[in-house]
Order: sequence, then structure tokens, then C-alpha cells
Amino acid sequence: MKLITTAIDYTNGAPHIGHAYEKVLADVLTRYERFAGREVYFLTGVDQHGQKVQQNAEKEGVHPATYSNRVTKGFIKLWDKLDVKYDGWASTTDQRHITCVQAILQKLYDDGQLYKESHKGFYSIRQEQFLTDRDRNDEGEFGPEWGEVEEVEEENWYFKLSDHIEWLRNHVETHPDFVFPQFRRQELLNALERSDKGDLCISRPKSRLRWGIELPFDTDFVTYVWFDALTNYISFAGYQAAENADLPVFEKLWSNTTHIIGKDILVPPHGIYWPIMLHAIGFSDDDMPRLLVHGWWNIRGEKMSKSLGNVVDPDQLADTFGADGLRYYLMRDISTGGDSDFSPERIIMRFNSDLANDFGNLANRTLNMTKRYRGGVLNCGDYDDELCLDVRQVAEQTRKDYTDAMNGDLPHLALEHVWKLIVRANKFVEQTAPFTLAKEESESAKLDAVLYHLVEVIAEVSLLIAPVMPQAAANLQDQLRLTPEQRTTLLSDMAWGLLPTGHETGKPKPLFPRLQLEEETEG
RNA sequence: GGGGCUGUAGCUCAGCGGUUAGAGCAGGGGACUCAUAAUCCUUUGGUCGAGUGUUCGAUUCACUCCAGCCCUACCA
Repeated sequence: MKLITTAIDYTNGAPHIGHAYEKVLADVLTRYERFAGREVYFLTGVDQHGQKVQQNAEKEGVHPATYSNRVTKGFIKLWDKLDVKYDGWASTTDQRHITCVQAILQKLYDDGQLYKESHKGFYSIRQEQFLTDRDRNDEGEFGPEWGEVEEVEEENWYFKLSDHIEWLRNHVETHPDFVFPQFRRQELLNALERSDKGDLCISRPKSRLRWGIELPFDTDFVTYVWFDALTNYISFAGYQAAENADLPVFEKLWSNTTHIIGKDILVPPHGIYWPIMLHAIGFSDDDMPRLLVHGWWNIRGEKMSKSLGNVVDPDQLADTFGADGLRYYLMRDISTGGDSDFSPERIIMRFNSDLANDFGNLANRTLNMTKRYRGGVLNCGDYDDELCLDVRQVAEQTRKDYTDAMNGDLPHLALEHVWKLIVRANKFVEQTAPFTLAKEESESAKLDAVLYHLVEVIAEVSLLIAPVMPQAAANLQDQLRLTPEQRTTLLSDMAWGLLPTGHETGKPKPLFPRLQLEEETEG
């Protein structure tokens, strides 16, 4: 069984398109695994702890739990709207998670991997970190980007990260698949190469941060971010869970795990801290997860940020383009691992050109002609010719190319291949002109064959696109009147001839009504 | 400072030591009419960031530079 996870989102603000991209990617890969006939478990969720949550809550005069629960609802609502269907939901305030985190901390404490030390320095509340002198600007001061900075001296608990660095270096070097894409692995290796990092501070005194998980061996402290957040990947996968915990069986899930994360949290958290944490509590090299690192969506060439005021709201996009329209765009217009540029013009172009014109129209004209000339009834018949043969060959090649691309976590490439088949089918209509054949009684057998090929193609396409566009796929399958068995055909079982002679198709209805270009907004 | 990435048609991007550098979208022309004014055909358009070198030959290799970006660090 495969486990696919996403980063858990920090509940200090509304989700933006970057959050949406990551979850849709995970959802698409999960749906693909099922389509490929493999068992998979999809875990996502939220990180509800932390200082910023506590602060935002204080500003509003509410309990941190109240605040983060409200923000959490926004995330859940969006995933629902975008058809992101997860099997497990991680929430760091969940008691089962807290129990697991504390058990791990206790074990490390018992093993002597944690120690307490005093540290004095300047602390940025906004960034939740101690600052060093190199964080000072040219005037020797801490700039406004750090927010309020205060000098503090406090004791904290540290994890002996340095004991495991050598092991990690070796692991990354000997496991080329540990990080995808390869250039990110290089970055991690570079970071490890000259890394003589100190140990990892894993606590905050309760006097400063109450909103967190208490250290079981020193109750004046809560654990700070890493052990709290990263541990979700195993706590909600059932690691050392109680029998009645209603969690998956860990041993079944963990053997083949992919963490989908953004490039901003590869080094150091997921590339360094997390594998070392797992190693420290006894995970073998074979039980190390794989990291799939995705890039960012820039906005018209600029980084998306609240201060620039260019944050794109996925909820609004879903209103305009539908969940499937947005999912298609997010999967089609970025190559896994890279960055891409978001623009309204671009998504409209993709929607109208690819979805409405190429695909939607092909489905519509095919079903319409089938209905009009044959009452919707298919007949495979005996007729065959070069053009029909070519369409069948392209369909077969498409299945292969699609499979290769998806197995490589490259949905944008898989979609590109599917569209080659769609374009081929549209061309097939022009080449065979079924509307002309329909006028000649003598061409009846050829017309049957042409219509059959077209309907078969869109039926196959409906299966291939389902991981990316589940609603559109189901919608088309309704129009095609596919049986439940046909709809659940596995990728490996797909072959020409999904539809038998006598199959009757339904009424055509546009899948993706064209969007009118918005009027230029005059300044 | 170290490491890496990117720079190819108006836009988004492929590509590759070698005949006339490609795709999609946009623009021009045409065909067709089953269809969501869709589809199909055709066409305009690029000194492949700049320069030097290696080579019979470079967009493709090396080096330098310019521009943009990413990771990471230090002098202190």
C-alpha cells in the first residue's frame, strides 16, 4: 500500500492557490494510484498549534482552538469544493496525535537524545525564531521584516541532530529517489555537505507559548513546531496507535510513502529534520519516505505574497472555472517540481481552448452525430480502413504515454498525451466527414465504424482524465451511459473495445461551456 | 562568497554537435458544417541573452559577461 501525504497547513490565514495546488496534486496522484489498481491512502490536514495562531487568537480575544478551528473549516470547505478527497485528516490538536508526539519525545528522552541548555538572544515574535547577528541590516538593527524583536534568555530542550547528520548524508547519497526532482536532491546534498549544524531546539517555555503539546518529562515546556508538525505523518498513519484509535494499520501504510511538499520546506525540515527524527526513533533505511518537492505559482512574474496584495483565491477561481477547470489548469500548466506563472488570461485560454474547444466539443459533436444518425446505438461492424486503424493506434500509444507520465508523477505530461488523442479524433471527424457519409446509404458501414471509433475514444478519454477531472469524467460517462463496470475499468485493463455493439449513448450536453473573455477593465 | 537553475517566435514552453530551429495560444488566409462562432487545412513571425573559444560545422560543448531566480554561507 502507498501512503501519500501533503504538508499540513498552518491555520493562521485563508488558503491560497499554492495550498490548493499541493492538495490537488496529491489528490490527482492518489486517484491515479486507484485507477492503476493500487491501494493508496491519502493523508492531509492542518497544523493548529504555534505562536502566530496564539497571537491571532489573542487579538480577537478568543481561545486559540476557536480561532484555528474556524480557519480549519475554511480549508476543509475548500478541499470539499475542489473534490480533494482524503482518507485521513491530520489535526495537531487531536489527542491521538498528542499522545504519539509525547511518546516519541519520551522515548528520545529516555534514550538520552535530548538535553536542556540555556540560550540568550534576540527573538522575533513574527518569525518565531531566535535571530543572529547576520539577520541585522546595514544599520546593525533588526529590520521591520522581523516584526517585534525582544531579548530573552531561556532554557530549552535540544535534540541531538548532529549525531545523525553523517547517517543522513550517506542515506541521501545512496538513495537517488529520496528526493524528486533531482536538482532538489542536489540542493539537499549541498546543504548537508558543509553542514556542521548544531542541534535542534525543540521546545518553548510555557511562559511564552502555551498553545502546544506539553513535554512529558518537563511540563514547563511545550514542544515547538518540528516534533509537533512533522510527526503527523506517522501519528495519523497509526504509528503506535491504540487499538481503538480508529487509525490505519501503520505497518501496512508506511512501506511506500511519498511526502508532497513545497520547495520552501525541503531544507531543513523535510530534508534534514524529518529523516533524522525517524532514524532516531528506530526507522530503518528501508522505511525512509520519499519527498516529492513541488514549485510555486508566481503571479504575473512576481512572488505571491500578502504584502504585494496579489494573493490568488482558489475559491473564486473554482466559482468561475469549476473545480475541474481549476484542477485541470493547475495540473496542466506547471511541470512537477518547477515554478509556473499564474495569470487570468492563461487559465481562460486553457479552459476555452483545451477544455471547451478541443475536448468538450469533440464529445459533444460525437454524441450528437451518434444520436442523430444512429439513434445513439453503436455498431462495431466489419468495416475498417487506414484512418480507423491509425486512430486505434494513437489511442493505444496514448494509454502507454499516459501511464509512463503518471507513474513518473508528471500529470502535465500525461494530459498533454491525452490531448494528442483528442486532437487526432477531431481531425478524424474532418477526414471521414460522418455528416457526409450519413447522406449516402452505401456508406452506412463506414459511418458505423467512424462513429464507433469516436465514441470509443471519448469513452477512453473519460477514464484517463478522471483523476484530474472527476466531475467532468462522470458527467461525460453519464452522457455515454457507461455501466458502473465500464466506469471502474482499471488502467491496465483498458484496451480498444470498451463499448460493445448495441451500446446506446445518451443525450449530449456541453461539458465545458465556453467562457466569454471578460471586458477589459478600463482604468 | 559557494552551488544550482533560467534566458529559443507577441505569450507559455519543447528541442538538439550537423540537412531549411519546433509545439500550443495569439495574428493572416482558406475549407467544412456534426458541434460550445467550434473543428480541419494553410500561413506570417525567431540574428535560439551577448561575446570568445573548441570544431569541418554550435542554438546545442567550454569559458567570460549581462539579466532574472533559487538554495546555502561567511566575512564579522
